[in-house]
Formats: sequence, structure tokens, C-alpha cells
Amino acid sequence: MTEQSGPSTQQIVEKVWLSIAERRLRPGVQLKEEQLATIFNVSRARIRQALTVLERDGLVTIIPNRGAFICKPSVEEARDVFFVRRTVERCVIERLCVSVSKPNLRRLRDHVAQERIANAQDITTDIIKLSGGFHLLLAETVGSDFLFTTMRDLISRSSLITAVYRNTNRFNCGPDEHAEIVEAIANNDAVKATHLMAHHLDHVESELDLSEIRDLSHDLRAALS
Amino acid sequence: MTEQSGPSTQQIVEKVWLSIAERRLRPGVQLKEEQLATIFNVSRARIRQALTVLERDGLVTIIPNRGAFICKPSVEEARDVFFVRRTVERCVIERLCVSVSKPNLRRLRDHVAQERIANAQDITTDIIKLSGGFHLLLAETVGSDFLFTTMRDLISRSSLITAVYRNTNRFNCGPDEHAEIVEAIANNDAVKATHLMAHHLDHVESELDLSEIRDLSHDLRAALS
DNA sequence: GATTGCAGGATTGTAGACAATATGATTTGA
DNA sequence: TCAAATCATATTGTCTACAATCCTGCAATC
Repeated sequence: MTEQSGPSTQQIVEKVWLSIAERRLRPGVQLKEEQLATIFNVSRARIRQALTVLERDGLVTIIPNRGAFICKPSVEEARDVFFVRRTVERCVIERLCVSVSKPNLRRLRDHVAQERIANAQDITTDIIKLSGGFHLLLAETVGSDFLFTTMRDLISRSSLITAVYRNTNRFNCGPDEHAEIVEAIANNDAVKATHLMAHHLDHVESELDLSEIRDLSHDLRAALS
Repeated sequence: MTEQSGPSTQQIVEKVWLSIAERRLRPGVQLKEEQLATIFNVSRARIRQALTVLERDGLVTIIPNRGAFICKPSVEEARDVFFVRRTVERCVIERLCVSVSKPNLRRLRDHVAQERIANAQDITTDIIKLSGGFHLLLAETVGSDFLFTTMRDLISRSSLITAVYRNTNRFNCGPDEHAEIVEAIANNDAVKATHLMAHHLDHVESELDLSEIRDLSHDLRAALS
């Protein structure tokens, strides 16, 4: 009788986010509210909350009276996101190199270590989460709420862009380049750190195939399982 | 019988936003859903939508099972917002100086002209809207969606900060400094334009009184009328 | 006298039902 | 045969009622 109240809004968001990043949900697919409500075993109200969050993160577009669709970022939008990332991440690095506490340095190194483990064991889900999580952790370490939320928005959009335009099967936002950046920060070497980050972003962007989007699958239930 | 369906979500958001900017709603005040629903003559559902938007804009904090409260930005948060604004607005200016179209230049000059009118007639509501709107228009003119939304978030937070910490009664984000910036952009003088913007932001921030927050009034209905 | 426990009231969170709107197929006319 | 209008279906938008949670005031007890 006492039905489990189902996943929270945040859990739904993460599930959809991951499904998009893993390419199980393709751009252009409509996320119908009742369908999602059935899949997640929650009411439509909670689904609508999750969809508004996903819209804010730039992963879906909500068209009034039409519904929510997974975004198809254009090539221009993709380049724009990376352009802004260069500016913002540079700002983050510069502030970190001025002063980074020992505990924060430890957190960064621990994170890179986790990335190495996920890569070694080839667990795609963890690789995706941790890869974006590194950049997010950098922003969090700065201590600026605004930079953190901005980076969060950038990362979620980058994940979608990578899912759409990535050419290879490997995720090249690997732990090695991250590790170098952390060590440059540890040495308070702002020049080196910013160069490494710029190179890292160039590298990630260069892996993208900026041709047209392929078509989409419709098996919602399987993609979200 | 056919009750007018009341203001839209966006209209509610703008009304609350303006009430905060005009200091008729003080930080810490709880925005009770039913109360707002009565005032705006809409259902609680729409109020909840508006509150989530206001939370995203950084104007209210929603505590689960507790309610929505107008944010009290700390001095650190205030300085942080202005720090990020320096970076982002500089980025905006640099991109604009590289290439700004004639129609966009015209829009900027028109906007400044409107600011002059509002200032001459001393219409506080318009002054507040247009003052932030100038910076928003700059970002929009760049053509980057992400920069635009980022600037939007920064401006709304700045409005709250200004409302809380502003010392004088005049709004010093006046049209004169804006006009100078536009002309520097028109001349593609990136160095001058970025300097003017930096000075402008210094000016705005210097007008803030970073002492403690005074206490708050509770007259919701009067504040929102 | 201070603290803890316990109702009573108020507020938010959720679900389900109904209304409004858009889509797509079908039919009708030129 | 094609175009335009119409109706049926499906989906979203909104409202109302109910459930869960939290704060407030009071009283009892140590």
C-alpha cells in the first residue's frame, strides 16, 4: 500500500543527464511527461520540475504547449560554449594559483586518482561523471558560488555537445592532462597552469566532429533503464 | 464567471524583482505561496513556478518544506559577483569591439537615449530596468547565448546587492558612463572600452556600503501593489 | 526557572482531474 | 490530384483537494 515515493527530482535529472551523455537519448527526442512519469513511477508534477531544471542546464528545450525536447546544439553554439569556457576556466585557474589550501589540493589529487581508477576499469558512467566533475571541482575550490554555478552550466552543455559531436569512442578528457594542471596549481605556476588548461580545452574541442547530426532512436524506456 | 487568468509567471517574476530592487521587499522576508497567490490572483502552482525562476536568478532561497525567502547576499558574495562581472563584461566588450554591426550600434545608442529620458524624468522604475538592461543589451549584441544568460544572472544578483548595500539615493549606474562605452565600441577602441567598463564597475561597486544589513519590513501587500 | 514533550495551526509538497492547445489523419471541394 | 478545412487524438497547462512537514505556544516535569 505504501508505494515508494519514487526518485527525487534531482535523481531524475541526473538519470536523464547521464542517458544523454551516454548517447542513449538522442537530440531532438521529445520527453513526454506522462511517459517519464510512468517510467520513473512519479507524478507528472515532479517530472515537470525535473524538466525545468534540465532546461536551465541547457539540455532540453521546452516549447510552450508543445513539450520538452533534447537540445540539438548547433556548431555555432558548441564553439560558443567552448569560447566561454576558455575565459571562465582561465579565471578559475588564475584565482586558484593565487591561493589554494592544502585540503583543497588534496581533494583535487584525490579526484584525479578516482579518474584514473575509473579509466583503468573502463566504467563509462564514472568516467563521464568524474571527467566533468574535475572542472566543477576546480570551480568549487575557488570558493565563488557564481563561478561554480556558471561552470556547472558550462559543463552540462559541454556534455551534451560532446555526446552529439564526439567522433572517437574514448573520452579524451582523461586524467593525465588533469593531473598536470593540478600540479601546476600546486606550484602556484599560473602561467603554466593556464597554458595547460588552454591546451586541454583545445584538445577536447579538437576531438569533436562538427558535421551534421545523425538521426535518433525512440526507445525511451530502454535508454533510461 | 470567466475570471481573468491573472498575470503570467514572467510578469510575477518581474513584479517581485522590481519590488526587491526598489527596496520595498527586504532580504529575509518569507514569500508565502498562498499570500502571493491571493495578491496576484493566481493559483499557487503558478506562484511556485515564479519562485523557482526567482531562485535561479539568485533573488530568493528556497528551503525545502520551509519556504522561499529573499536572499541576504553577504559582503563576500557581493564582492564575488562584481569580480565575475569584471571578467565577463570585459569578455563581452572585447568581442564587441572586434565586430559590431551598425544596427546593433544603433540599438545601443537608442538604449542610452532612453536611459537619459528616464533619468531626466526621474522615473525610478524605468531607471532601474534600463540601467541593468544596458549591460544585458551589450551581452545580447555579442550574439552568444551563454554570455547573455550569464550576464542576466549577474545583473539580477547585482540588482539585489545594490538594493541591499546601496548607500546613496541616486542610481549612479547612469547613462553618461554608458554612453562613453558605446562610443568607444563604435570606434573599435578595445583598450579604451575595457578601461571605461572597468572604471564603471569600480564606480558602481564603490557606491556600496558594505556594513551590516538593516532589518526588514513585513508589509507584503503594500510592497507589491 | 529552564527544558522537554505535545498538540494546534499554518505552510509546503504531491497527486489527480479537468481545460486548453497542438498535431495528424480524413474528408471534401476545386 | 492537390489543397484546405475539420474532426479526433494526444499532449501540455492549470487548478483544487489532500497529505506530509514544520513552526509556535503551552503545559508539565525535572
